[in-house]
Amino acid sequence: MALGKDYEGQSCSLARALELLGERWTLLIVRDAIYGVRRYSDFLARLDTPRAVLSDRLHRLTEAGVLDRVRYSEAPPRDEYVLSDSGRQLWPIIVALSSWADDHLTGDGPCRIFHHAGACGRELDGAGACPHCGRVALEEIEMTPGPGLDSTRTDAVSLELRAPHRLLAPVGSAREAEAREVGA
Amino acid sequence: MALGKDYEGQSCSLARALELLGERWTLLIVRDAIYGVRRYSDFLARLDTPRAVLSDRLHRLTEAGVLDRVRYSEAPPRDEYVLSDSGRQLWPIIVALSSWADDHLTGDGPCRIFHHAGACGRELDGAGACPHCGRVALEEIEMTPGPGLDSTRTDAVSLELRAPHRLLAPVGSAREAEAREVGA
DNA sequence: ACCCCTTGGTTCGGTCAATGAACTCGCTCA
DNA sequence: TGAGCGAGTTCATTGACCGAACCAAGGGGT
Repeated sequence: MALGKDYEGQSCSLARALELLGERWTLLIVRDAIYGVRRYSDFLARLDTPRAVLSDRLHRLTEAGVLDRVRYSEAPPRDEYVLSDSGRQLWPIIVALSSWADDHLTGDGPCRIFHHAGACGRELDGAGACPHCGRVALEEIEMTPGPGLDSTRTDAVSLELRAPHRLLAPVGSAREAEAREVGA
Repeated sequence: MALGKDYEGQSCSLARALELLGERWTLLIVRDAIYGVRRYSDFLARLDTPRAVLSDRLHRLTEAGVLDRVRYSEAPPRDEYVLSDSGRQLWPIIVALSSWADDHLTGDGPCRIFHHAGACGRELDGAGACPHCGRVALEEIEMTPGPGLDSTRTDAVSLELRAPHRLLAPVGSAREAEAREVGA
């Protein structure tokens, strides 16, 4: 959308939420952060957003406490953006929106399927909860591609996310860095 | 926001949902529809949206099946927009967003409080469900003003919604029309 | 010492949606 | 005959987004 981004006069919690989350790209950034994307360049590869917009959204989300900016290298100084606790609590909203779209907008079915990993293994419901265990930590959720997922995207991060993957587990350059560290 | 409204290349249910619901004003329109607003002029009174944008959003929501356009007068020809079944299913999402904002963005507390009306009377949880009875029909939900509701808005519809009110029960001109009919 | 690469941005001209004020249309009521 | 209402449409202006180019701090190689 092209928006004057405020909803002045709408004294409503919903309006406050939308002033932050309703901006273009913002919820897709949060979605990717939940999938484990952490770095500017990785977000950039997965979302075709202008650099300036991505930069602005990451800053705004950080300011609002949805993402935490974490230094992962001192020289050169580099930060990554990891999901905070408040950001994790957006998970049910993101799932609910996706599953509403699956139910009510035409498409080829869900793009992603989520299971409670480990012993339970059940598929999660439309609110992102396990029908057997209830609320589940993001780290215990395994994501697999669904029938609606198209494969037009060829960037490394999207390819990586086409394999089964635990939520929040780092992908892209952040994962590579971690792998190097473990290998050393 | 000012958005190019598509998210091309984001083969994701979430992106599909946002192409419709992520446009400026759209979710606030759905919220008001849930509160019982039905007519162009009533939406206009409550949201400070340009008439052209309101018109566009109502049409898009109708096209997507979230609202149904219902003729309430043949001469002059007049329609009102009532929430469809698919629109009702956006209720949990709207509550979840609002309560996330209440928990994580600064504010004066919730603007609206929702109870399961009738015998139960319990306050609804952050997903819009009754902790005792589970899922509740919108008609059985009573909305009362909360501490965070400011009173700057003075249009008739907002004033009406400052009193306890059942969801979906018509407000504004639609309610007046109904009252006249019953009175006749 | 020099050059190039990577990461994470910023700058800038152009476009496209939102804004808000004015206007239209069909109809009713006095 | 004319004022008024509901539900829009039209149109000039503003401002967010777009995308391509540019910048900077630090490697790494030779």
